Amino acid sequence: MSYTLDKIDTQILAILQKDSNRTTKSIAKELGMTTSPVFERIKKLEKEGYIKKYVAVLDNKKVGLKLTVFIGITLQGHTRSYLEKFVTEINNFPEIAECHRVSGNYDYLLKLIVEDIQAYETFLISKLTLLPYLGNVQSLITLSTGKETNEIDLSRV
Amino acid sequence: MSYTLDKIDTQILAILQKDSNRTTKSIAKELGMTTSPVFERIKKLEKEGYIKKYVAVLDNKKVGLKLTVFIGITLQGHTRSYLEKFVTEINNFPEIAECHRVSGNYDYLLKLIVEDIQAYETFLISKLTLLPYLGNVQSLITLSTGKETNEIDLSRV
DNA sequence: CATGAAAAAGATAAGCA
DNA sequence: TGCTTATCTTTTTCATG
Repeated sequence: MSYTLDKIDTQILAILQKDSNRTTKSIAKELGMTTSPVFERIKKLEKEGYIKKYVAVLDNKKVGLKLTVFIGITLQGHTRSYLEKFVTEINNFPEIAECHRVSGNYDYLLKLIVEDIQAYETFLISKLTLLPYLGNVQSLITLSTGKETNEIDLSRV
Repeated sequence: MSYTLDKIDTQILAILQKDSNRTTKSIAKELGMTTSPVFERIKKLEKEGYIKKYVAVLDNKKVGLKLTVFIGITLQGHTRSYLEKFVTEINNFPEIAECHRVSGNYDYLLKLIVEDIQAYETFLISKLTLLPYLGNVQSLITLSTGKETNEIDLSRV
């Protein structure tokens, strides 16, 4: 099913996850090849799903979204239908960037990005706390962020 | 200092954060304009820092990184030099995707992406727990992920 | 913001190791 | 099969009105 990545493939992925505007020519030069094989490998990586998409990374704060909050949630029931319904509702909120089911102190960990504390409170009151079967809710307000990347470590794959 | 985004700018940002391979031509068509104003706006958005970069989004699991863990950490001291040293060390670990200083139950919340539980344990033993002034460490192992995006909600900016 | 031309990049094809 | 070289097409980029 899944085609195996060689060294060159991972090098290409490492380059593109840092900067997808790099031309095939410049990548080829860096890897000591010509453009065609690089081009074909990239197409293959896209087709096989190793590359999911290409996106512009925006500056949250510049566009007015200055607050990141992580929210740890426990539910009052754990039946399958509860969980599915909860996830569906959560995913529909545009403020929610991530929703993970976790083991440990919480059932779910959410990452939310909003304008400010006011907007967060509005979200809590008018959206989150209206969900049924909601148990405990703990907020971790981000004070500052030292690192925040989508790049994944390809050095060992 | 900061130039104000109009409706068209935010539309362009919304399009590019979903798919940065869209041509200016196709964006122009969607917005009912010609290519040059769209082109100029994009350049401006890049120059002003609204667009930080363009990246390829990879499929973590396909490249062999199947486990995401959030780690809540408290430190044993809160002096400024402690915090700075801690953040510097953490940021150098390639397994760490995010490092946030938070208020609430923890001092720091980390997001880590690794191969599997073994790799996570190795990280804990050979890297994280070697840091001095480390207090309590709580792991939230991701069981499944309902939503995980970098797209931010531009509907209200 | 429109037009249009030059430069660059993307994409494809024929042939070689 | 995977690379090279060469060619063609599309997009980007920019000057001018």
